[in-house]
Amino acid sequence: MINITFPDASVRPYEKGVTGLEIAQSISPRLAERVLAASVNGQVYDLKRPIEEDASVKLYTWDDPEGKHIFWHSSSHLMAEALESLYPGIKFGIGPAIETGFYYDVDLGDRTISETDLKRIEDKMIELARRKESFQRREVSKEEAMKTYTAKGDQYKCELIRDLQDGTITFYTNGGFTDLCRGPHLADTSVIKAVKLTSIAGAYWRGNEHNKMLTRIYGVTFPQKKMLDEYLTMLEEAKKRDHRKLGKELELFAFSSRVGQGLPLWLPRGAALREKLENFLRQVQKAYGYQPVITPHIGQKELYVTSGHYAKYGQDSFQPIHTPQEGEEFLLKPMNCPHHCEIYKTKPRSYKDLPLRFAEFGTVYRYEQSGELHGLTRVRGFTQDDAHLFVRPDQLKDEFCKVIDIVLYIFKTLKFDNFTAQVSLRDRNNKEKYIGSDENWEKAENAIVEAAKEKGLDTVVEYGEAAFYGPKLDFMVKDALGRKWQLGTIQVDYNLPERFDLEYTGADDKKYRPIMIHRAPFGSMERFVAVLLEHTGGKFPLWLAPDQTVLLPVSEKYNDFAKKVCNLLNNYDIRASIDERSETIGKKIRENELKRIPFLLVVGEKEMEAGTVSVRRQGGENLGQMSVEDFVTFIKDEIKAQLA
RNA sequence: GCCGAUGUAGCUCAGUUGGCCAGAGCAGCUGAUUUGUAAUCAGCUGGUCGGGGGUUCGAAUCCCUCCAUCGGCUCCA
Repeated sequence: MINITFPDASVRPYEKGVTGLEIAQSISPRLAERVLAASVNGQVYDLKRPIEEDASVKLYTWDDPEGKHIFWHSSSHLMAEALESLYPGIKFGIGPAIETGFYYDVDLGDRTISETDLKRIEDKMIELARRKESFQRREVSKEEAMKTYTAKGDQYKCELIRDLQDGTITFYTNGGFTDLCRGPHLADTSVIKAVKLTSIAGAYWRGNEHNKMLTRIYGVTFPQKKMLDEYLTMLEEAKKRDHRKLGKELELFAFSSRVGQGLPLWLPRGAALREKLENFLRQVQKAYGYQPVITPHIGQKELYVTSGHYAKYGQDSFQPIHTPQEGEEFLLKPMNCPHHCEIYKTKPRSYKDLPLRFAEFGTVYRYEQSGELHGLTRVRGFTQDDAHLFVRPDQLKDEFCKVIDIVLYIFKTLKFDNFTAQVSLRDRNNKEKYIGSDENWEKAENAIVEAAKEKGLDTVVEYGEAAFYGPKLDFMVKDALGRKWQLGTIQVDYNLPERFDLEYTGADDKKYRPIMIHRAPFGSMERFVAVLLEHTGGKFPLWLAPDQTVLLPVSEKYNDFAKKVCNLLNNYDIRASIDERSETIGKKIRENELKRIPFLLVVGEKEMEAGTVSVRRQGGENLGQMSVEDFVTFIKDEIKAQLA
């Protein structure tokens, strides 16, 4: 007998070799139907894998992330089985579960597969799932594994096996399909009730662009048909919040192929929104002792050779601009830091001057490969809410913490409560991608980790995500479809001060090197507005809305009264306009609702006589009649509350 | 840049065995209506069917190429 400990700390005895499924059955038949896998001493086990010793056990169902993960991982094997039966001779790369669903990378040889074929594969998957094929685990030797896949002619699996250790290799078989896999898997395929293959894409083998491109098929599966329908509805809803769609509908920004791809045009409403955001940050920065600076959009190539950016990006980026006579070379500014370093150098600095904080809404241009462009989130010309802080070593942590405060304040004000704080460190196996000494990197990385800890931030660490000159603390926020985007970023840099030979004089009259903090709480105005649009669905907070109110005269007879009220509101600094068209009030309401205007003010006979407006909040709530002055107070209070 | 898909009026979309002058709704313009909380009515305007080339008696429709966009990959100072 062995003792099994459950999450509630209760202990029950079972026969040696009992399986997760048997344990579930002993608890309740209903649980046995729902259980997908078991955690045994922290390791996830197949339901039919025997447990040989005392263990603490947790049973996973669809409601656990681990349960979904196994469900989708098994689904990728089911898809592989379907693919192999439909396309004999197909070769397989890897097929993992992802955050939502799974994919499999396959080499179809000379054949191609397109979206019209997906239905056929889905049908095959359902057919195979219904056969209740069990997933059978088998430990194999490295030699046998290699032999199997050499015989099959699958070079991708052979490559994977080469990197594995003998004695740790397992095969899983479902129906006629056997795969090299660590597992774990579902007991059998019958729980997979609904299948949707979502897209086909190319993906380089092992993520390396010099390797062959395989065909990646994405899919998602569910234990109930209803869940798939809900998922598809959710996707439809998310599409409605796509910032590219809303940006067009709300007339915020546009693109023109004549101007060039990835070069956004800000329309009047978008520009108004952006200006509000910029002023908001300017105010915050003023309180934190930042000094605005302005620098040009181009700089001599030498500037970027000094900074190291030219060596890193020069060849694969926009090429230098040449002067016609002298042959001088200038680069479009791809970042503001070198310019700000030169501002630092305009005069000798004392230890008493530090910290210095230079801020600029700096527009930069970067060559992004055409396939990487994406609405406003990935563009070729954009404006960073940039600043560079030049600090003494004893000021570093405190200054870094204050920057975190700014980022958190902004996120809180705009209700971005679902962010991830990511510590982005360098790839320790590829140090040649970065500049500077190990010693400086260590110092910079420690500074970030310590500051994040001091602020009580819940962080995840990612290696290989650092900038080439230093590590970063990045604030990641998801878009409507769950894709992660980096917004705020804070970076500690010991390298540029060295390259630009920045100095200050200490109390002992000796020369010292300042440390630089690069930071951008929004990241870029473009990306921030994009993510804000997707989060709000275009319903911006009152203080940000390009139009805060619109007056809706019941008929043209009241246009003059509306004009008077509108002027009054504008004098109170409230952004108001009038819908003067000869349309029904119903139509005016509908159209201004669609424009996401926070307050609609209906004026007609009653209002004109009483000198009031009838206030309707965006969404339909009727706030009744108010005097114009009362409405002004009301709206100002609401703005104050939003910015508190 | 790579793999796959898409491109018809300002917007959303019809239009394939290749065949009269390419259609609808919304928007816009003109007129009527003077409206009380999510679409008033009528008329009119608007398109080199993404650009270019080819096949054909004939191309929105078939082929080639370029451009842009979408989903991924790679990349992201």
